[in-house]
Amino acid sequence: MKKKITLKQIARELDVSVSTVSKALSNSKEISEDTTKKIQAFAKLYNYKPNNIALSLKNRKTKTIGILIPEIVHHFFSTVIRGIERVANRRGYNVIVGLSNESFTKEIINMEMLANGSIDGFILSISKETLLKQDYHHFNATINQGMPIVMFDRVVNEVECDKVIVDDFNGAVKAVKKLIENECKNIALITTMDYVSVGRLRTQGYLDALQAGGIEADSNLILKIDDSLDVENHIEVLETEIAHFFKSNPSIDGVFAVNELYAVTAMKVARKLGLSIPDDMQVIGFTDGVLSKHATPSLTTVSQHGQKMGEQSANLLIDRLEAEESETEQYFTNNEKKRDFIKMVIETEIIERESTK
Amino acid sequence: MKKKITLKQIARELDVSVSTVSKALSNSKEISEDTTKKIQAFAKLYNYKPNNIALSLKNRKTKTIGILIPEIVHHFFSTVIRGIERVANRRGYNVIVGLSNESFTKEIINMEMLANGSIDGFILSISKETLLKQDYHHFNATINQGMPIVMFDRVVNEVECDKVIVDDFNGAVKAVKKLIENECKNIALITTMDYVSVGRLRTQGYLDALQAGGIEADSNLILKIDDSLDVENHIEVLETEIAHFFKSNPSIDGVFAVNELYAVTAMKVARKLGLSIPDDMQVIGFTDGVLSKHATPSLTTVSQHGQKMGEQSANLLIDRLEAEESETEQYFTNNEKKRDFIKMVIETEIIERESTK
DNA sequence: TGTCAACACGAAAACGTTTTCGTTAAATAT
DNA sequence: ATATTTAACGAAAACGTTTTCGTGTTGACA
Repeated sequence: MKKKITLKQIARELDVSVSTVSKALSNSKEISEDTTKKIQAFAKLYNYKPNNIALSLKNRKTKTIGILIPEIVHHFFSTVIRGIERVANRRGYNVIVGLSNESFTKEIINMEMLANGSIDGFILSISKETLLKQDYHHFNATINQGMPIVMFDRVVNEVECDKVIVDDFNGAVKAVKKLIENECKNIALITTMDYVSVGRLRTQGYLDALQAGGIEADSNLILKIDDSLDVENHIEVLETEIAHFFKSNPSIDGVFAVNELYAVTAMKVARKLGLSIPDDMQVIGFTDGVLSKHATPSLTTVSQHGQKMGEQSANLLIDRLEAEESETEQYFTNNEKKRDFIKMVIETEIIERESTK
Repeated sequence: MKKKITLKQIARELDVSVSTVSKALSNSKEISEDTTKKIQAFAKLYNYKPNNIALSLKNRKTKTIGILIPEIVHHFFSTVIRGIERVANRRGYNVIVGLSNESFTKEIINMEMLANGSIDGFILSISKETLLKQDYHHFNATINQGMPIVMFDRVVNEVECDKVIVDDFNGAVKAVKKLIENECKNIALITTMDYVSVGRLRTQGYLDALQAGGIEADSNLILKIDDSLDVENHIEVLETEIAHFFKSNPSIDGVFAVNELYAVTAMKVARKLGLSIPDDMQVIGFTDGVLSKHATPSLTTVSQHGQKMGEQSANLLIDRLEAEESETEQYFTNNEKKRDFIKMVIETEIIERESTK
């Protein structure tokens, strides 16, 4: 078992000093051509690679970014990670992920675990419990310690940082408009509780689109699902709620759901009730994931562009990190151009499939 | 902006030495009660937390495990990550993830990037390209450098390390047996190319189960999909292949597919061809993911227990890491009990849903 | 009063780098 | 021949910890 070799060992073997080895490997012209060749050959032979941890300590940066998300078994979030990893990798960074599991406490623990030097900055999406509590002190605390944060999707005004969001409001508007154009007269909304900001925005879009279309909103046509308990394991509850909803409102001929699970479940329930999709009822969901693509009928959705969100987030974060860097270098200049915080909005579009006419 | 405080700063402020601060914070009885109180109070006030990187360098271990998988937007893999993160977190470890994107080169680059001190060990699943090339030198190289690896799902005999796999063979046997019991006479197999070991094992299970059931295997009833190009974006190709397959073999009344996407697509195609599921054709897939659960009709599957695989993998790795640790401590004893490599097999079970009778 | 243990703390090394600042010897300039 | 530059290298500090090994002061004891 050949343990990884260090500068010190190379130095000892070749009977030179550590500094000489280091310089030779970086092709410093302080070192003679002969010794440089010799050292480089030896290093190559033993497959020397500088130790990342030592570099991190010396440079006071880890070239690692921390991702903190509520859940990973989730098409949208994993898509975002893919996007982050893509640009991180391209720009020489690693990613370390923490899962909050929608829990306030786990979110804090994870942040503290990572904020102690392990990473250079965060990309995160807020957990439901945190949104419910409206307690954002941990975010502000880490920002105050000089660690930049980029928030995506579930963001909040109370924290000042770069943000990447999807245009939830307009996405919803587009979806509902489409249903109106397709001559739906009684358009229902299936949404979550209000505290998740994206749900609120999508609801607002629904209402505005109705008004713009000259349709009066009917609160009976809005179904709010309590997703505090994870829905994945309570499909039956979801199904019965929707079934009851449809039965009490037989006039419904169009449904806009704020996520694809609700939409697909709605289709399933509708068909059990003998309704044909899209003939008797048209359905549009938010978030374009696997379910939408492979459901029968396949689901018309508002695309959420998770990967793009991830890429943008990573670019924002790394840009800021590297700006900081050159900023401290030019500390003597009065070049105090702290970049303002950016709120990047990703446009949505409707992907038409079989669940609409 | 309050940057994180260090031992040195505390020492300077309180006019003691760094060593005193360190000892006081770890409640060493070398330090008087008075100064201990004072230092701890100060540390708490400034929210001192030891720097992880410095600790890593000193202890020569990072308390971080590296995950290297082919793809993250994938229900099975993300489930595994969730499992790993769960026990890693519980046992005081972080996880850093790299994606190979099914590419040999990216797999190597990622490994080298992480193997230089960033992590204590790997949990990984081999990329398709690597399996195709059958070039495993990078795995053996990192193992030789003293970095333990745990492989899951896509494993290979050529590398000596701990492994966690699902009982692919028996899973397939169970599925096909079930179809036979349900009186299917012409059972088709939809599988991948042979080089992915799991596909091969599942195929073998299919063949064995047929034989055990007294049914002669018919090579016409086996459809091999070339998944070298990612299927997600070539659904149409997949659909037409399956449609052609079904049309040329109208006798098929049962289908076993080696993943859920193939299974769900098969159902979709069958229905387009006017077949009713499960009456005219029964379908069972491998891997219990979102699609299986939410398809209509919902799909009977062989569960793959991704989360459990992740948990077991993490436990195996951490056990080995901590065994190594105590081993080097007791270096003077002749206690050379290197644990043998373990191959852990997770049992599968059939989850019955609507696609079978 | 002199010896020794206990107490409370500091100095320094170590982890693996990079970089600044010597230092020595040879080469060049005066 | 002397002064000065240059080439080639080493020593040491620094990043933030922990830990081993002093070291000085106090008090007890003979």
